[in-house]
This record gives sequence, C-alpha cells and structure tokens, in this order.
Amino acid sequence: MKWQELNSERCSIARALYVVGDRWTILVLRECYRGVTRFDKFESRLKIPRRILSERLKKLVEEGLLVKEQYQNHRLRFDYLLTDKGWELRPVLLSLLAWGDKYLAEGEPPMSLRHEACGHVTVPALVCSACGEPVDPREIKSFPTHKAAPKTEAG
Amino acid sequence: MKWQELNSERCSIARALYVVGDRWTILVLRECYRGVTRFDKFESRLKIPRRILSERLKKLVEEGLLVKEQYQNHRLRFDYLLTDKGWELRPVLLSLLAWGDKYLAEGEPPMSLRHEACGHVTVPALVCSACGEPVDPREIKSFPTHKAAPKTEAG
DNA sequence: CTTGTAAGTTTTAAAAGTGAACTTAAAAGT
DNA sequence: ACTTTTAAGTTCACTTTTAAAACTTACAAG
Repeated sequence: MKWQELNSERCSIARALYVVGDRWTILVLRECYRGVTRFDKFESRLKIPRRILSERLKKLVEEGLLVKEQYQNHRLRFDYLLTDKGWELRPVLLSLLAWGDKYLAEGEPPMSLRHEACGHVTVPALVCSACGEPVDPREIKSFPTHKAAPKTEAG
Repeated sequence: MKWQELNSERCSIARALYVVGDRWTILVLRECYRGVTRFDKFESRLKIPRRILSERLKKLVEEGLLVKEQYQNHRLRFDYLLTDKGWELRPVLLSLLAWGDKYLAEGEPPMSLRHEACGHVTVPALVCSACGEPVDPREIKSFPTHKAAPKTEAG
C-alpha cells in the first residue's frame, strides 16, 4: 500500500494518518501548540531539515490545519497559524503526552499542563460521551455504523 | 535530528514518537484493538509488506506494548497480545478517529463505538482531571514542571 | 513425498529523508 | 553605493527506509 492510498480508505484513522501520520508533522504541530508560528523558529527548535519543514508546512496548510499569513506586507515573512481543524487535533497530542509521561519519562515529566478555564494543573483523560464515566480502553468496541449487530470490529 | 535521538529527548511526545511515530505502527495497533493477534491476519488486513510487519511487531514487543506468545507448543505459531501499556495507547487512536470522523470522513463514518460499561454509542472526549469539564484545546497551557511561572510553553 | 500453512528473511528498485550550499527579497549597517 | 543580515525557501548529492516479490524454515496433513 502506498501512502497516497491511505487517503481513500474508509477508515478515519487511515485518512487521518495520511494527513498527520509522520513524526515531523506531529512535532511541527507540537510547536504550533507551544505558540511557534514562523519558519525559522520551527527550524531552530526542531532541528528539522528545511526541505522537510517546508513540505510539512505546505501540507498542513493544504489540509487546512494551518493558515499562512504575511505579517508585514512589505516583507516576505509569514505566520503559520492554527485553524480550528488544527486545534482540534490537539487531543491526539495530549493523549500521546499522557501516555509518554506515564510509560516513558525518566522521573518526573518536564512539562505540566494547566487548564486555563479552571486554573488547575490537569491531566486530560477520555470520558464516555453517553455516561460521562472515564473510558477504560478495553471497554470500547467498535462496529459498522449501519449494522445493529457488532462483531469484534474496530476503532 | 536522527530518529534514534528522539528516544533521548526530554519531551514525552518525542519519546512516544520514537515508539509509535510511524504510520504502519499505528495501523498495526488499530488492528490489535480490533482483536487481531496473528502475523498473517495483520498481513492480509493491512496489505503491509512482511518485512515491515515483522520489524514493527518486534519493536512493539521490545517496547512492551505487545507480548508474543506461542499458542500451540508443537508448532511455531504466535499470538501478539496487547499489554496494559499497549491498551493505554488507545486514547491516541480514539482521538485520531474522532478528528478524522469530524474533518475527513465523506458522509457518515463507517464505524461507531460502543462503551461496553454503559452500553451506549459513544464519542469519547477529553475532560479536565481537575474540574471535570470538557477540554477546549485552546485552553490548555503547558509549563515547565518545576517552575511556578509558566510562559507560553508547550504540550 | 508432495502440498499447505505460519512466520518470517533476503533481495532489488523506488521513494523519502538528510545536510550543505544556493536563491530571493527587502532592510540595515558602513 | 556596496556589503551583510534575516526570513523563507529551493536545489543538489548522498544515505536510509520502504515496497513488492521471491526465497526459507519448520511442521502437519493427505
């Protein structure tokens, strides 16, 4: 399977991977969430080859996660700004962070999160939209949308 | 930056990407969550090159997300089974699924999720561990763990 | 003793990534 | 007026990774 083909799969995970399924793209988004908006800042913080950075930013703009805005109209300088679509991918990174903090960090994780709305340090976690209870990953079953009787199929 | 180096970064996102930061690994995990446990099943469902599958399974075992168990002791046949560490990565895939369903699906998503604990169809979402409210991705700020005064730094 | 199946490994070609040097365009220094 | 600097890329030569197909090993059944 070629990577182009991912984009035409039915599964939303496969389609999402077509857009953000490589490491550099995720790291670029991480920097976006940290407030980075400019080419040279991405470059110096990530030590990413310029060609790769250029490609990834272009793709993120094409896919609508970022918009490119000239911020001084007499100079060729640009801001890459998150759209709603870009912001809404953040739960993926937050989940990845929580997992990494739990299983991969040596000692205490270097960064903590605060929920600005309530002012407290937070570790966001998934809850069920129906019952509001925390989700145990073993207790989620996926099934074809239009068939009442689910097998052991997938999300 | 080489990919090996990701593993020695402080950031848990970078470290997590070292383990699961490529598309095939995510797709292999997707199949695990769907109940797939055997080499040939992964192969036929994903149309993944055998060498890549072999490598990815090996890495997932090394990193402790899967365990390899011989299930007939007189034949060389194996089950790849999720560990807790593997199961707990599922929120990442569930978040990716939710995002893909919202922004990339054509019409209705092909798969739905049910929360076995409550019996209802569900779209898991992040809530704040402190206040219990749904998390707006723009309202999470990250800051260095041991410094009281956070800048615009990052999760 | 040939065929089938599970779980790989090897091989070769194509694609993607890397690092350094080059480009463009305007602005600021001397 | 010229040189340097900064931002944002692009181009080029080289290395690594991936893809698709063929080959291997181990055992079992017919």
